Amino acid sequence: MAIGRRQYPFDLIEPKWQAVWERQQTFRAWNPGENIPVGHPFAQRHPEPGLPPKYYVLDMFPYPSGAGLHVGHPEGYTATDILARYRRATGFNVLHPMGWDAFGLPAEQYAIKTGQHPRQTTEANIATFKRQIQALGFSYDWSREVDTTDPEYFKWSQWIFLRLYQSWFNPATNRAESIETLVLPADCVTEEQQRAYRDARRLAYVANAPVNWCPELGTVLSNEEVIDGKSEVGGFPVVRKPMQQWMLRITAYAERLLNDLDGIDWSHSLKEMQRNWIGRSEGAEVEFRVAGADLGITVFTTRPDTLFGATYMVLSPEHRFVEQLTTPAQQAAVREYQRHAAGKSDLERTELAKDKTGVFTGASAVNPVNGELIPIWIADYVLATYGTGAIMAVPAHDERDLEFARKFNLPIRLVVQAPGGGDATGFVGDGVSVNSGFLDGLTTPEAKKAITAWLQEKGVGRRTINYKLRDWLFSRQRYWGEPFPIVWKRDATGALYHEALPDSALPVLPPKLDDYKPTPDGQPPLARARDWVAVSEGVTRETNTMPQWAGSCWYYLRYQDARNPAAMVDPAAEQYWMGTGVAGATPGVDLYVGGAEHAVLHLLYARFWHKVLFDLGHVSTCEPFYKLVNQGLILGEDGQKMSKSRGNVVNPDVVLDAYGADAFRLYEMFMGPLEMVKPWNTQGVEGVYRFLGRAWRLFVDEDSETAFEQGLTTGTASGAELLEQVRLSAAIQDVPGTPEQLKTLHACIKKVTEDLDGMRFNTAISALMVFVNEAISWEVKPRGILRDFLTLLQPFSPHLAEELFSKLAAGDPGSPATLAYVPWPKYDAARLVETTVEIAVQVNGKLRDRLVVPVDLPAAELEAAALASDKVKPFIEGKTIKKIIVVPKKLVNIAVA
RNA sequence: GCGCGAGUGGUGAAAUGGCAGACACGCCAGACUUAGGAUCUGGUCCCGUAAGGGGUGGAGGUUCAAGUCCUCUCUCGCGCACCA
Repeated sequence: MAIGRRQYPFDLIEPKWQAVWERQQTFRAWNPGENIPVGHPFAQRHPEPGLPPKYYVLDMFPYPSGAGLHVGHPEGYTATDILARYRRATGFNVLHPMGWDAFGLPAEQYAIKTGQHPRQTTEANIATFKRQIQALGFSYDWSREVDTTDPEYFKWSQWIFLRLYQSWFNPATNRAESIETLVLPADCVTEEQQRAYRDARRLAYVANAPVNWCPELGTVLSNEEVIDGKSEVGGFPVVRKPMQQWMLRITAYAERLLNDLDGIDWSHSLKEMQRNWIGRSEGAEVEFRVAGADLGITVFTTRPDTLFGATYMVLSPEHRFVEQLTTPAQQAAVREYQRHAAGKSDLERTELAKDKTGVFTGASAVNPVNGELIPIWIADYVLATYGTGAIMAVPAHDERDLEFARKFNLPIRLVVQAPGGGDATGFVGDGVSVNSGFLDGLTTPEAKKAITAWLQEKGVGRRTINYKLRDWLFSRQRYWGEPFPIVWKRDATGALYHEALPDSALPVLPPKLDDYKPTPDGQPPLARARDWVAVSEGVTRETNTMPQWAGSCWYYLRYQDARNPAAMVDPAAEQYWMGTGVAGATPGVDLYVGGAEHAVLHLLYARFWHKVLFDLGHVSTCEPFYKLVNQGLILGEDGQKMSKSRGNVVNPDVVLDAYGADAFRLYEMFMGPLEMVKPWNTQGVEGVYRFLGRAWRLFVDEDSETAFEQGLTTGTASGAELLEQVRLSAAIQDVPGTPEQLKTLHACIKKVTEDLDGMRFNTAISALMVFVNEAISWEVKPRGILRDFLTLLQPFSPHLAEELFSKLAAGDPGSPATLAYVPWPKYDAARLVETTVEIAVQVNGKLRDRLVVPVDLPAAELEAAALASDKVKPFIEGKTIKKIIVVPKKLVNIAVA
């Protein structure tokens, strides 16, 4: 070891207590109706019938990668573990689980390379992760461990998919309902028509739409998984390609996903990210007739008040009417432009964003408000996937339109006057309408209302709300994911249609394969398993699999009843842990901690599934995660993001070897506020490690420790045996604390308690340090005070706290076998009262003296004492005193002229 | 470009509008020691021998009093990004 003498024998203490906790099942969480063994420390703490209030504290479960744990993982885990332990001590029934988000690309890519089944890779990686996580002494209830790749788990992922498939969103009730409640229109008579009508409305549906195809990964990706035109995983190019895919109708929930943010305790920035992603915008749809054709083009605009300023119209190159309305003379140019736009990846489109391109179609549209003919163009600055894929261009009051109009010499007509006057070209704010007929003189909000009413009356437009949020592309061309519980059949006309498998067919297991690559003709790997695909004559299985998000969308529900073979979660367990029907209980998960990288993807998807399950009566709250906190990234020692290529990755195993789990946990929390980005510093670990050493020395007898050290080197007895022989310091005595000692203790209790409630772990730890710094110099150390200190230390550094607690309790048969359920001490305000207090004396806000006075000194006397101070006098002599401010117990400020 | 955060010692950071820098790291000095990269004691924002002065990215403002509140501005980080 390169760090000199060990501060205390953490290498013996930590495995010892981890073994005790495992043997004792110390951290089992209990469900309603469960039998709690009388000997269990929970039963001893809570002898009364019924369960105490719940506290559900959740970590974002990890993807068990081959690289093992990273120091970033335990940051959030330590924070939640501290709170879990704190809540147990304050009397809650704590649910604190862990599991594995184990489907995913790396195991599959490894399988493609080596032929090793992803199951094997996954199991090995889980074993590594579990070993590393357990070495940190987290108080997880491992009996509830989940693994998304376990058939007993993904059975229920598939089951939830079937609920989505069997439901539609009823706009009248604003919620999901069984597809059976969907009223078929009278003209839907044949079986095929009825099926088509239903299939077009299910929450899980098949669409033939342009998707993000990643040739390198051999799969499609959701919009969320594409960053700057490249795959989020691997950074490979992504192109748009029309394909038949499963979609989930998350857009139906846009409004609720947005509104329900108001009722949950998430950070402002996180809510903003979700709001931006949902992207609600209010505006109007306006229909423009195409001149000389029986065709209407609907545009979406947030500025209907500028309709008089529309001087041309733009369709996205993919718009379905482009073909029909293009004049023969323009056909070649339009086709060429479409071909060019289609060949561009999203990346190229954004890269070329600076320079607008487009082509005239030759056709014109009629502006409904004034009958004016305006040219119709196509341009790729208009997105096919947003709004209606078509816009009315108002170059005078839209930057993009202005740029385009200037490039192609299109007219610019001012219709809004800027409040400050001057040239309003390019002015996009609110002003007053001009050159706009009946809108003239109206302010922008008034004009919007007036024109919308006019459009509605004429039947050529209406008020609408548009969302950026797209439906969720839910299928992947992968092996290592949940197969869909769906088969394909042919109807009387020979057309393919899909059908759900019954719940009894679940789980649908993936087939065995020798080769995990997609088929040569581009089919998903599952298509290689011919026997698996062919269910019976004319019935074939769906060969896509679900995305990795599926398993993580609901795992927090499974933890509540992880081994239930008959249901996703038992309703009584679900209601208990989600706090339903209990006054004062938090609705949903009490605290969810994880990285900000999941701010939109996972959290939006999980909220969506939860709402569907809520509508269908399977869960009892409308939101899953009541309070959510993002832990900040831990950077390398060089202040850069940790990465293999930079060589600045800190391996937790190495830190644990050198300093132990308690020091590691403590350091991760001592670095700074949880949410903040902060660099790792190994010397900082030594600081907290030394603190733990001081805490150890506060308790143990020096001579017996020296004997222990010598025993270890001679090696005649085992380390565990020798550890038992370390005695408590003789200074620890059964005496009441002095007022001074009690003040030190109660100040520490107060600070640690308040800081834990506010999740200020770093300052809580500093309070513990202050206590030890004080107590180490006490000649007599009252046992009761040290015992209370250990209950405060326990959440942070549980192994050392348990070891010292067991020594403190040795010979006391009534003492609990673990600190985990020992009640959290309450501070006594009476112990904190001071008899004297130091008062700052300021002159004009500048500190001139400090006076020690009795706390209850009346303000007038305090004022007199301040004025009498020798240090103050020179600053007030010969000056007029304007005012004297006296803040009791704090300061006196003398304002002089 | 838009949205959201954050700027405090050599470093990580503390501070209900009330004594800026708690608690640590590092550094300096000392004690103990065969030894110290262990431990203990003291010191450590800057200028100044001191008295004193200056100081929380910058400029204003409110206040008896501002790191904290308000206005403008700069820098960095994160997110979104032709979203009509």
